[in-house]
Amino acid sequence: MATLKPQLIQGYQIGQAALRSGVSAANIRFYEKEKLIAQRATGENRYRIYSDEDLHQLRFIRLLRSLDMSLDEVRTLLHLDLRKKSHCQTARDTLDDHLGHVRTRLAELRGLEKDLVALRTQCDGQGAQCHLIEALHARASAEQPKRVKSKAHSHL
Amino acid sequence: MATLKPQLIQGYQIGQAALRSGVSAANIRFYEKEKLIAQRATGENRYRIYSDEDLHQLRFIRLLRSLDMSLDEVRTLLHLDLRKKSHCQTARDTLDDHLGHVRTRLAELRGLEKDLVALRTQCDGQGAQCHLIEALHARASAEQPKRVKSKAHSHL
DNA sequence: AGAAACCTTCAAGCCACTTTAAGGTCAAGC
DNA sequence: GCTTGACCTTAAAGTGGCTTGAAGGTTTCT
Repeated sequence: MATLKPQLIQGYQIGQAALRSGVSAANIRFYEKEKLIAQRATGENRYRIYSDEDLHQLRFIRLLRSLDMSLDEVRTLLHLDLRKKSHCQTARDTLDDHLGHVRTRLAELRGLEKDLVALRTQCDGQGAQCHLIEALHARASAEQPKRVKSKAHSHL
Repeated sequence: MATLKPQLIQGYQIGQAALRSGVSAANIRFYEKEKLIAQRATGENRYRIYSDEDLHQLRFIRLLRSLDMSLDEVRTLLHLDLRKKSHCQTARDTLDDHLGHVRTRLAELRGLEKDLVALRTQCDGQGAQCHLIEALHARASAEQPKRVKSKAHSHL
């Protein structure tokens, strides 16, 4: 099973497309619904058929998603024409924006790690003193409200 | 407005509790529904009333959430009794698990940043050559499916 | 003919919330 | 007393990016 046998006629059904692109069948249908790929319900039975170009597009999307871009960012990059200079600018901006998101989140997580490590030292597991829980509660008391209202760090 | 005026009688209504704990009113109701805090609908009108202890608990939850713990992890830590040694063990385990999550995500994001920076150099904005989009497509072609089936990196 | 292995659509579930709609309560001012 | 406005209430739907499930149609093999 899962033998990647090629379709004889003209393309791949959704299962083969899934195997070959690394995007699950359900996810492919989802991308279709979200207009990230064209609608592909064709012919007699209503099975979708995908071409090699379609597979490329799916892999392209998967790559951008693996870079943690949002579907909106992906949509933007999908419709770019390589030849237009303005489009190149768009691509650059999208990438820069995204890099900004990633770096913001990185900074947050580095802060978190530091905090967690500090907390962890309150309790080194050698029996005796474990003031971890007290430490957490003490921190909670010390905390000011600060109203962190809008997080806005997208989806990372 | 937003003057933090103290309640005369015996506690805070949800709006004041929100201001003082840093957890929004809607979020407080949500935590109540999720049983992270006790139900507090009391008396004649159905307004909730919160004590200083309640505020502490809300801040405690907010602290744990700001450390990016899941509500399940929060639930676990909320019900711990400081005096029981086994509970201390639970706290330590929870913290260690969570630190693991954070570090995993950190590693992923560091990889991402590296990739994005590499891509970015394909197009340094000085007119001439911007092969960014081509580079992305080339990468997509090179990518193997790999079936990344279960992500399982929780919510970070 | 029946079973396995595909495919289809539509709906709901996940997480941690936020937002919206529609309405009840309360103190102050006219 | 009546309105205004600032609170509060519940229930439901929306967010993102999927996954999972139900209920059924199609194709292929035996």
